[in-house]
Amino acid sequence: MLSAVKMEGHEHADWSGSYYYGEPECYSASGTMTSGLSMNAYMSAPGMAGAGHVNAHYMNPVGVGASSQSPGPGMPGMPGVSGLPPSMSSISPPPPPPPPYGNAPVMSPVYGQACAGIRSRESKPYRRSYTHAKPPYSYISLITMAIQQSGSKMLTLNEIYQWIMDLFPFYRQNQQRWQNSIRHSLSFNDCFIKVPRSPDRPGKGSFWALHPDSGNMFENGCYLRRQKRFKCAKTAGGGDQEAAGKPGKPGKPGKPGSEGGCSSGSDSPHSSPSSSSSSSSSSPPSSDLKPPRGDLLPSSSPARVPSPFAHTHPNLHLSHHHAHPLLLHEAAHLKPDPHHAHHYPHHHAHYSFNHPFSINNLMSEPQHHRLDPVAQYGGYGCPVPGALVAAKSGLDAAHGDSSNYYHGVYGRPLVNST
DNA sequence: TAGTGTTTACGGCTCT
DNA sequence: AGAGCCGTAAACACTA
Repeated sequence: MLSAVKMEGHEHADWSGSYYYGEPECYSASGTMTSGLSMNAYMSAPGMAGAGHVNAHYMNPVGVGASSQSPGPGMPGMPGVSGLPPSMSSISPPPPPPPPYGNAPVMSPVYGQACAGIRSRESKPYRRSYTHAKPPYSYISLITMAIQQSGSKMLTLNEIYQWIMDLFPFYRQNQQRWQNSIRHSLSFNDCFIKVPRSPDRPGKGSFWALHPDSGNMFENGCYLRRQKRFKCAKTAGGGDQEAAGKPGKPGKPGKPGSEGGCSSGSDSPHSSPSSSSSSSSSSPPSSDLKPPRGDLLPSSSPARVPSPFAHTHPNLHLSHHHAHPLLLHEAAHLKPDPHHAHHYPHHHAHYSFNHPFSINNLMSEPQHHRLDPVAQYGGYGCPVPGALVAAKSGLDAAHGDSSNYYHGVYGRPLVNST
């Protein structure tokens, strides 16, 4: 995962590395400027400062901020990138068209320019935008978040791409590169299951959902790195099916592993041993409509944020037409962390933890927040003094070694209120 | 043809 | 040191 951060350097070839490379990215997980105390508190909590995680300052509501300091369109090295997707721009009054995915993110973690102050330690006169710095989330995390926040709890590949790009300007660059990685992640990781399209919704590609048993991947709600790689528990042969593959997943013919090991393999239609593409033709139940995802989501949704598009978003239809059987069991299969579930009974079992890098912080911000100028602007720079302080110290420690960035976050499990 | 999906391979990094 | 996770590249197959 570290790579998530370190890899940034790879982008050099494509765009001026001066933008972020070698510089501490400034992300703030604080999704809440107004109420997002969770983050603020977190950031200022003892132990946080030294943690170094701070590199991560996901600043807030994005949508909002971009306007104040955002380089705006034409950002050097970011041709064509306005910094914020229309849907994320709080400034634009008219309700943006609903994104392709389910619930539109109410807020974006896009680290707006924030943290300019942090750089002060280097006495750099200019203000650099971190808007396009690479998010600290792994692709698996991003995919998980995207799927989780969708109303139907399943998205097509393209919708996942869009979600990521909408939230993270960084990913508007070198799309071929990261999208390949996304596809790889989807195929390679057992935690993602492919749900064939139903005949009534023809299109390219299948839907991707989270394996019902993958709930523990990101314990504590920290999306930086999985605590443990999810593997299909049930293996035909029993045993742990090594992380090496996706036994349970429909793979290429002849591919070992299609022995149907994972639970999803046996009880899920989409896991039929058909090739990825052929699966569409054999998708049995996908056509069977399952109860609206709402049945499970509301209570299980990490963000549980009423989506402004809830009534109109096209994807919502999917919830009626594509809910995968597996998903129907999701609630039952959730593996809530006993501790967290206990402390956060109101949150989704999977992501109950209000970790700074939790999807909760990214997606649960009430929409009004991003519309609130005060909140918006407050979030731009280094909104939270405490956070900044923590960030600074963290940066100092981490500077030169982005790996430190993660330490406090996942390397050393934050014990946060648990 | 472009998009999607699967695999394999490799290297970097962290943790044990 | 080894295991495991992750990111990236690339080849290949299939489908809309």
